[in-house]
Amino acid sequence: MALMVYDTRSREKRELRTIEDGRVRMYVCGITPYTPSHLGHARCYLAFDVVHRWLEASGYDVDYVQNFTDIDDKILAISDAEGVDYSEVANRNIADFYEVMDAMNVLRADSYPRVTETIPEIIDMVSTLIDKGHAYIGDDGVYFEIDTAPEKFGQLTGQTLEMVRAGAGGRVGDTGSGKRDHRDFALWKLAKPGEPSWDSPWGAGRPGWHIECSAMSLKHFGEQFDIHGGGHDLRFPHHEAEIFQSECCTGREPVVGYWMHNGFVNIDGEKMSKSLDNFWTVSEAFERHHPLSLRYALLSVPYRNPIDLTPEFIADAGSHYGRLVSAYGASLSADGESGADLVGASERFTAAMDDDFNTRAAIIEIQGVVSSGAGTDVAVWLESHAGDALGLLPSRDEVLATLAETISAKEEVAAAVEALLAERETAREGGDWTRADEIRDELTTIGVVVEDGPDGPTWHLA
RNA sequence: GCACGGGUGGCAGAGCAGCUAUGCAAUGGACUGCAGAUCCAUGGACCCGGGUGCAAAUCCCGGCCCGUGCUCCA
Repeated sequence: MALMVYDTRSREKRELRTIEDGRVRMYVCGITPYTPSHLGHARCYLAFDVVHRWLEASGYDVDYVQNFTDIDDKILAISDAEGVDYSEVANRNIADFYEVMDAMNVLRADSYPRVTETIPEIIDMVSTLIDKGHAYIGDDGVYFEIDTAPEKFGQLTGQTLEMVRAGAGGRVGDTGSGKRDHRDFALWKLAKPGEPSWDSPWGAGRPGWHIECSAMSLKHFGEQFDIHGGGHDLRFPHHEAEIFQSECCTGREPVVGYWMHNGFVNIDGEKMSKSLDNFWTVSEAFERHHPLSLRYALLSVPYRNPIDLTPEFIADAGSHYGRLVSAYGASLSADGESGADLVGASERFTAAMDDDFNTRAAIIEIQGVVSSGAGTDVAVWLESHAGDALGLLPSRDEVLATLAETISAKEEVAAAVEALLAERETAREGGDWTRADEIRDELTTIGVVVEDGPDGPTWHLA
């Protein structure tokens, strides 16, 4: 079956056909590093990590580019407040980004270009747009003139020029004093006194928000590429602005084959936001949840749907994750095969992922295999599906090490536990349930779980 | 207000005209002194109101609700 990808522009799932056979050029809008990464970022980059992994599993050579917007108003606001250079703010939040994404098994993209390293290409592109009559120089910067390509408007959101004129009318005054029309957007912003700036033909300044992505994708991929991803909120104006810039600059369309947008994260049914005080950074979330258990939760819903992270939802994902890892551990130490129907599971897993990366359905197949029993075949299956494709497994070495630790921890207390259990068995044989339960409670408090089976009691560490 | 997406059992999520998934949870049973684990089984849904069909969760119309966007938020 073919790999189907939902494209925001055509509003349908379409079979993936790339510009070059066997190769996918994928660009995903990266973060503006003015704060540590939050759960919304995690969801986005996890979603595209799965896209990345599955495309590779499907035999594509993926060229994955993700930018950092390392100069921006909000970064400047923070650097001003702290009295440090903007690059310090950007760098520490980029370091945080790498740290938390690595912990969640997010594979690195092939390239992480920064705005501040792409200035010459941006200036070239703005110059071309001016030369071609699509941009003009205003009092405070260079602007793209929407009216020079009105037919490109609304490709991702269905809005018309008139609608935006009506809707945003009240807010025009706030921004861009040099604009001829409020729908025009900045390509180059002239620096205010004291702001970091780069020289340009139009004066010292810095790039507008949208132009970087057009310049970077052109630089890395050329005039057209296959997949452009980002958060749902970026469709307008950011991604529509990119269509204007790229296509008007090169004259080639469409610049992007498939536009992919991930849904948002809610906390307890409400939008996650700083003002609602339910805002979680990823590293805060790590204090309560294992990074991969969080990954499990965030992949439990298909990427386009909104996801509501209630405590129950996260706890559920946590217990599934625990089961997955112990099933993997048990399978690594198993001697024989489980005899489970792994062929059927593989087929359904592939069908799920081929259907616009439906991780929910794919995870259900994993859960099925997890509960089918341990076996060497299961270990291999889990490694390729839960591990390689979805990134949900810790490394084999890590799992084996944990297993070894557990065994040695068990050995340390084994003698004491066995003695208590023997005493408990005596009590049970004599019908002294009070004493038997007392011993079991004692063991529970020291972290030992006792389970009575048909062949007598077994125990393990909690 | 306008645009786009969505409203399916307790939760997540397929299906997108007939065969009424699936996973977790729940319930019942087996096993247990009890608990747990395990096994077997079961019930339960299609936002509301109209319409078109032999047949609608699925198509059409009208509501309602939720999310996102409408100038720099993934």
